[in-house]
Amino acid sequence: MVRVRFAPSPTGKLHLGGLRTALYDYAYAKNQGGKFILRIEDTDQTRFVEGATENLINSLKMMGLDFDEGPTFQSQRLDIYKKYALQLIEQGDAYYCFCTQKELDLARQRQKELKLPTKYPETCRNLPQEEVEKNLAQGLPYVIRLAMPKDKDFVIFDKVRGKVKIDSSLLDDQVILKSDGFPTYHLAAVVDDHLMEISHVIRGEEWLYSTPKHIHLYDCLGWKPPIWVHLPLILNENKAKLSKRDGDFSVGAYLEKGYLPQAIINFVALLGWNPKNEQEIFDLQYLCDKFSFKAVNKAGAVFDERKLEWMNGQYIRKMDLQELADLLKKYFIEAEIDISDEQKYLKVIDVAKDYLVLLPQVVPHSKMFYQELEFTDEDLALLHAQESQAVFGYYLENLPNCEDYEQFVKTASAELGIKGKAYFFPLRLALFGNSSGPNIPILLDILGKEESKKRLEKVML
RNA sequence: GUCCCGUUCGUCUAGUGGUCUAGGACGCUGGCCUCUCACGCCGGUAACAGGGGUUCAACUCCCCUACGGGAUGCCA
Repeated sequence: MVRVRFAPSPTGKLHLGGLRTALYDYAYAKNQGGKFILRIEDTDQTRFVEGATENLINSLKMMGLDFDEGPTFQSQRLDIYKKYALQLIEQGDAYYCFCTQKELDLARQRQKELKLPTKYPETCRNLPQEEVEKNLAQGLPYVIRLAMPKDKDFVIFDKVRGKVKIDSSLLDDQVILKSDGFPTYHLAAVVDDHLMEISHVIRGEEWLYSTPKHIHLYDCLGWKPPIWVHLPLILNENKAKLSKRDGDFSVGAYLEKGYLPQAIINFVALLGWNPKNEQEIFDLQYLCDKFSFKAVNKAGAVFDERKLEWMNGQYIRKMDLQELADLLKKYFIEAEIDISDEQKYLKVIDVAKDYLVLLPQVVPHSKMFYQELEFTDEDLALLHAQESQAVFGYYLENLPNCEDYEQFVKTASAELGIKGKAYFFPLRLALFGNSSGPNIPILLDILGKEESKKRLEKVML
């Protein structure tokens, strides 16, 4: 049974990198008929951000990634981690460490100066039993460290990277239980992944190097390790790991900007994976059907928003008109534009949708259908030209009797003997406020005879 | 510094020893459609990091170098 978990820490909003991990988790689970589980790794009290958990869950929901189990909160399982930490001490696989922060900083600094690898000097690794008990009795603050084996080569079999060897002599005696009684990631993740029967640990590449510590923990506890899957990172334009300093890459921020969830999903899915064919536009279902780790890339992918923009436009144009119209309503309401004429509104959206990259752009692209137009001096010069006035005069006189806009526009041109730009530009300017834009018959159709007449009268001398 | 991972057009990528004069997409660009803009359609631009091997044959396998990234926390 495939069971995968998405395990974010509530230290901020769900960002694109996290979303991609969740997406692959989800896709793999669905592909294999397994379960997608949410676990909140809230073991760092100092970095906890109010509302982050809600944001995480909400963002997943917005993206359509429903989890089958969870959320499980690690902060509510402290006694479990402690139990295993103590068991490890009992077995001699972990030990109490009473080193102070200051001592550790100093040691690290010295190692740096000597250009040595920075790792814990193992001061407390072989503390006599009596001393440990004395310190404990005195109530000295302590952490519990994992005693890494010496001279052991760890081999990680990673689903996307293959075999990775890491020599244990380079590995640190990592803290597994902090002085505040909370576990660190290493202990909590291993314990939970085992207890929750996680079959595949799918996470960012930044974890690859600490995997031996996790493997060792599984060994010590006599558990079977899961299958490891380390995903490539999502990079900024400078090819560094996407971080908060580069801007707001949260899912919420992209939704706010006016990207469609489907477009975000599609785009993010393609950052590090592809269906091995030339199809680039696909939905979540297709991703689930096609997903496999074999098709996941090893190298990090630079996030290029221009392609996301293009994709968003594709989705906007593909969408059902009524659905799109409903979705866009809020932007008109925000702009205090009255769109109560449903029939007109639908026509407006049908025209505007070809111009959109981001949802909110609908307002600047269609407000001229609702608001009184304003003209510059240059506009007025064109509108007041003799030929323009002749066109407007003809329209004012004959439009009321017109039955077919398309035919009317052609006939008018022929009868007036005016064509091309000289004919269309002034008309479009008068009706739409811009010499470029939709076709005149469409404009007439959207505005209707009444409003068209009003607009033409306004520019008549 | 040390260790780990990576390296095909500017970007996302296809490619698993011969089918590669390296394919697709975004971007940029030329054209078509057209009164204009947008959409759409057709075309162009541009890449195997470098050097050694292995092989009849290397983008594909091996080694080295370079470059990039990650880790090196009582953060995840």
